[in-house]
Amino acid sequence: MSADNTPIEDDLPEQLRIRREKRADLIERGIEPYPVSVARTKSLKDIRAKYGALDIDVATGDVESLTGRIIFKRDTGKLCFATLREGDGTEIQAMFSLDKIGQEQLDSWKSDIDLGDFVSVTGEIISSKRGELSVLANSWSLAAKSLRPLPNEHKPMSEETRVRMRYVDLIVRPEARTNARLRPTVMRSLRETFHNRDFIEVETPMLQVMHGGAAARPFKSFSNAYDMDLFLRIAPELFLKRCVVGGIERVFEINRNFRNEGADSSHSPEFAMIESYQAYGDWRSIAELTQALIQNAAMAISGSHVVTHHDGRQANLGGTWKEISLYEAISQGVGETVTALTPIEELKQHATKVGIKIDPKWVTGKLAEEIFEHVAKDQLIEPTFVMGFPVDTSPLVRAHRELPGVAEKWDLYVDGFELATGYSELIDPVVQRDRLVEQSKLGAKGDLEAMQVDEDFLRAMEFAMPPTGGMGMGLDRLLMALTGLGIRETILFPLVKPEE
RNA sequence: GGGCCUAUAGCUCAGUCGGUAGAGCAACGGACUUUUAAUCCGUGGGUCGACGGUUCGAGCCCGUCUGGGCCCA
Repeated sequence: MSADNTPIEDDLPEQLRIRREKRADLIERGIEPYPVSVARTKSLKDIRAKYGALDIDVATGDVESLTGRIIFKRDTGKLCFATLREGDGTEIQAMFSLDKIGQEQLDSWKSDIDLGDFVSVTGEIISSKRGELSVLANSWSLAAKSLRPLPNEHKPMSEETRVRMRYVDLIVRPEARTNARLRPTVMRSLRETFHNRDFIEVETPMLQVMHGGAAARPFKSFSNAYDMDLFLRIAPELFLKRCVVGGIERVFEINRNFRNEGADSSHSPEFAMIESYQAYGDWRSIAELTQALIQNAAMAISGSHVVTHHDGRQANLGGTWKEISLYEAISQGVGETVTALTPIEELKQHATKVGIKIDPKWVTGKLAEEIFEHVAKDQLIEPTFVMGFPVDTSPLVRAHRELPGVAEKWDLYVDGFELATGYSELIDPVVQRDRLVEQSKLGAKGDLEAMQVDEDFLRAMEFAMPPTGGMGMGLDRLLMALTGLGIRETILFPLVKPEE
């Protein structure tokens, strides 16, 4: 379609207009600025691997066709240099001399080709007099014309530009290229760890008739075909439990959840989550699994259990991680014994004493969790399982086998934030129904995060689910904990508001 | 939700006391057969986020809005 030459708008910024004029001029001269294919015999990586150790000023006699984006261009009189870069950042120098390519091709190289263009260069693989591995062109051709100038390579782009134009960020910033490859490395490691333990990966619905499995506000949508409201899922939990009922005894899913809540440096409206359920396991077996998943992932990206946190601090995630009891930590923090049976009025006094602003909507357990977070934060830097959460904020968790009012639930803290949570799952369908009915009453009273009574889920539970341990972990947060990056760096294309 | 900072050339940023806008890279023209952010000579490029106000005069002061960042809740 590029043969049809549309007029160029005259109100464009100078550099954009000039490049559009170059494109039009190429077409007029019968040169295709976007050819269907160009010569390419090897990747730049192949060339680097094969000839990386050449001495200075060596001619190999080998002719190859190489492609890349022009990232530097140094035009001199009769010998020109350019640096080609391919996707992973590998670079090779290309050289264009008058005696090899002739006056016409040299002039065209200087005037038609810009920084950012893709080209194919065919020539001998040599090392220059300065020792730079190069392709000395016998011929070259344009592979794709860039109509926009690249940003200054030597000044970092502003954070906003990096996020809005990640494609440019990936071209110019090595860390962006590295970061983009961290996530798939971690994903592969997680899947390997699961696979080695005979866990089966499933995909459960993202569009749901009824959302559930977590305390969060959903995104609402509408199906024209079914003429009904649908919700983007907030968690896969209730479907993964249906899998366990059906006999997929070790199951996991790595996929996106959507929560219609605030966005900040550790929350994104859409985020990736790992959930896993293990029949005949419990909160302790699933804690061991979680520790293995994270330690193997650390090994996969940094080759050891030592990782760098957001403030540059190094931390060793190896070994067996610390456990603390939620209520013991609260008791130490407030200087008095607090249990799950401590009356709410007493908790309110403690909360006020330590300086917490109390939300009147908080239930007893929520108040205890708030006090915990307030008094125990500094104990949570090294990986720590916080054991035994209040039962009234854990409607999908079974009661602790000994402690009244406590659920067999832990939260894993790494680098001061909540990274994962794990349960001994509630499997008694009658108790589960009571809990969900209780939740729906909170919902009726205006709690927008309360769960609903999911009759199909309860029917599944009534067919009996074996004793099960389950866990959930935020993938973005895992990457943050393993790399020290902000959430907008771990997500390739985070949501940004439109520019105009 | 509250507070603070911020928006100027393609990119990154200066812009003093309110007096018609500056740099580096990039671009354009020229020189250069071993450059590495090449160098040298020359040139062009701006709705100063938007709207309103104060003023003889606003990039700068005031207000509102929009985008972005940081801190707090």
